[in-house]
Amino acid sequence: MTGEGTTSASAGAPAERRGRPRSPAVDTAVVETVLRLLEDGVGVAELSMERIAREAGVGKATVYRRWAGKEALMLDVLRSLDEAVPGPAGACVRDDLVALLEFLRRRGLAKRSSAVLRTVVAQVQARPALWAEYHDTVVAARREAFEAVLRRGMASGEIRADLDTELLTDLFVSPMLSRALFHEWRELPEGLSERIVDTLLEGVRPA
Amino acid sequence: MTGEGTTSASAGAPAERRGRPRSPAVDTAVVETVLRLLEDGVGVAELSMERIAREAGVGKATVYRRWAGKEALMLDVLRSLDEAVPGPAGACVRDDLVALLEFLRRRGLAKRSSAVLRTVVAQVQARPALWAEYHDTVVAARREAFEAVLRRGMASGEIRADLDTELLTDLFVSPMLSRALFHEWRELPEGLSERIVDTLLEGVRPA
Amino acid sequence: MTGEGTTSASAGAPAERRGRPRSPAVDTAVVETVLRLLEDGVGVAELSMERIAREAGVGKATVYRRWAGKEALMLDVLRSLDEAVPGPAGACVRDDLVALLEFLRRRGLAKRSSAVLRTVVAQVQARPALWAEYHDTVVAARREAFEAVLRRGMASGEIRADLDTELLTDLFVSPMLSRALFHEWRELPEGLSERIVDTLLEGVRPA
Amino acid sequence: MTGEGTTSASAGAPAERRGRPRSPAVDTAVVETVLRLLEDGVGVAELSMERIAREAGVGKATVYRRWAGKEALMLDVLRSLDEAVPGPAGACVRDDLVALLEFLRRRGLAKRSSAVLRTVVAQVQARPALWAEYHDTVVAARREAFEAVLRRGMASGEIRADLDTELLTDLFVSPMLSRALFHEWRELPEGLSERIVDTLLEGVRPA
DNA sequence: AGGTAATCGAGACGGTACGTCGTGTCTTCAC
DNA sequence: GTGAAGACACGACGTACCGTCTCGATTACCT
Repeated sequence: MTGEGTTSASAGAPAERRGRPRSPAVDTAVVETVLRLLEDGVGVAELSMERIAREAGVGKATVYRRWAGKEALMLDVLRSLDEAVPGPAGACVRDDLVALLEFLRRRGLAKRSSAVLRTVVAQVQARPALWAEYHDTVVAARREAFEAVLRRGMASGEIRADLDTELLTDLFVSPMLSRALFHEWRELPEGLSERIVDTLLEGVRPA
Repeated sequence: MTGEGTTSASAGAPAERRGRPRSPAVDTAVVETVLRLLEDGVGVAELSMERIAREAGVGKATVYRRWAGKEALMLDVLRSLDEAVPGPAGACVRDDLVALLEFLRRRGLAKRSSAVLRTVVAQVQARPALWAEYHDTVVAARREAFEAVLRRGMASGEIRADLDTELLTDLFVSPMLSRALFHEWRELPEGLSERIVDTLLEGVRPA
Repeated sequence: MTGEGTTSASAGAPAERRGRPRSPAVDTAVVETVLRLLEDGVGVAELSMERIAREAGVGKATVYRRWAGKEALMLDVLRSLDEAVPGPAGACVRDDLVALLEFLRRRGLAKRSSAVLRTVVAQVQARPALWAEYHDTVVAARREAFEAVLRRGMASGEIRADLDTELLTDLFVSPMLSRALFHEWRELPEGLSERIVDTLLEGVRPA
Repeated sequence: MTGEGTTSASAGAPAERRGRPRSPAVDTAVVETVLRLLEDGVGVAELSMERIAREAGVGKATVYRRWAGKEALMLDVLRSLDEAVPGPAGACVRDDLVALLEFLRRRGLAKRSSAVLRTVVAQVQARPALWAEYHDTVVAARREAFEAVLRRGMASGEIRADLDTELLTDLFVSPMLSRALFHEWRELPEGLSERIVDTLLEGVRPA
């Protein structure tokens, strides 16, 4: 968990707060409750604000004081699951790419994450700001990690230099992503990362 | 468009119909109304069964007589947008693959389609039967078209024969799919199909 | 049972009927079904036209072809329970009055009858024609029987001649009637008729 | 008017109130709306909870939070029309009885009251608890007033002491009651109270 | 015998209301 | 001012019933 951030601006101004300060326990309790419910197999559709507040033992108004709605809350839940991507530690670019995909498979697209992610996807065109928020804080970092590895590979001659790193990132990431979105109920299999990376590196046309 | 299909079993038995038959005009009116509303920018979230029935000039019970819920209806809407994929017409396998991706870009992932598709994605784990239904009737046909072309390429020596066609299909399709899901608000650019196919064919490693 | 009468005008004109004639079995089946349901303790509120038709094994439209609505049907049900009041058979006017009240207690206000009667009462101001119909065909005959006895008593000197027979009828009948309407769930007790008649005859003021 | 009472237990315990208290304005608004609609000639049958809530500018759930259903609401409406019966003020028992009947004629059975009363009658066997509630809070008080006068008359020798006050009350009240129920559309005529009382006092048999 | 026509059971149809639930706001008291 | 609690107006949910309307099948009269 990395803190809420969405509403509590934590900006430079002291903001002159008065009265009783907000209990950080509430933030924790709410997010944890959502995760627990998801873990228990409660679909995101059955997750009403009403129920979340009730099960968290928290007033509904208190929830709305922190998050603008269910989607904003879900975003913070998703962010609370975020972890720093591993730095480049492999001997070669191929190993770094595999490591990044493995991280995605094991952490970023685990059962809980993709359940929440699906809700966020469903809101893409209805609430663009929401998706932008998620993209800037979570997705961008992961993509940047990919692109850094790819640029390094281009410099070292391990990757063709005439290709767009953005498109390449899509080629590497999206097969795993769409599998997670469309049939996550079965775990992503081991070895998938290696097969994707190697196939992309070698190409599909016979040598 | 292949008709509704969900309820009309199209089985062999004459089914001994009694009472007033269901009006096909209702099926049409409802699906058309949903499409019109989506076209008008009404988000899928604002699409209540109540409103659909009201705007279609149809009783709510009549809608529920045909579809078990909003998701089932959306599925049929999605199916109504389905078109037969183009047969292999290109000179080479590369051209056929590009044609299939182009079809996906222009038809299968147009604004309307991907709006509904996002709803289906959001329901994947909540109602697996729904997704299975959609997969079997729409997705499977498209994937089969891809795999047929790939098998043909393997036979003719244009595609490496040591690869899994299922994984290959994912590699070709998912970059476009995830772009449509995550930022459909900007149209998928021209030339994307060719870039994906060619990059995959050649491989990312320098020759 | 005295026949439906409400809709089948049975007027003088031959009315030139063509096509399949209405099955008298339907009238019977419907009315009997209502009575059976009432007998089974089904409240009049739960008696929907839908359910009546279903349980009678009859099409809904067929029911509506005969009766304009639930109230009209109930009226016919009530009429089917009607019986001819006993003629004056007693030795004196007092005995005739008791006999009439006893008839009312045992027949006219039995459990079934008063259940239906309550429905009709509830419709008094909403559908005055309905009540008028019931009054003219059933109530009037009973009141006339009372008034005839009273007039005979006035002639013979057994009843004060300076009173209005209409008011007198109310005085005799309404105590039993309102008991039946307001707490029919307990049977009207034996001996009630005699107590009412004798108290009214003697008067409440000490002799 | 004695307040709602159905839900407000008025018990001894302070009941530890939490959360926002119920707005008394809602109770008022709803009951007033029902009365207004009845006044406007809207039949009790057309009075749906939906419509009542809509016209009262109140949420449907708010109505159901206070009353279990239409019947319970109607009961409170009926109770809101209740007034304290006049105390014994006449010179003699005969005058007190006339006064009580006059009160019933002018207040208790006015147009509005008997419209609602008919609904209650229709619900008697379906919901006995409802009737019991109404009987205990409204009817009992009125009957008790009658019986008190009658007992006083018995003590003073103005009324025969060998009669059951309960039956006597029925004899006095029910003629007016059943007239109100069966043909309220015409107002109960002036002088009716006196005629009923005097006839009952003198008796029907010639002196 | 064949035609015409109103009937039958069945059930779809557009509506309206039911009673419940969720949304986001508000109002109370306690801290 | 924040906390839990819960009332509030609003609107959607999925079901039931209303009274009307097709369906194919039946059942009489009238050629």
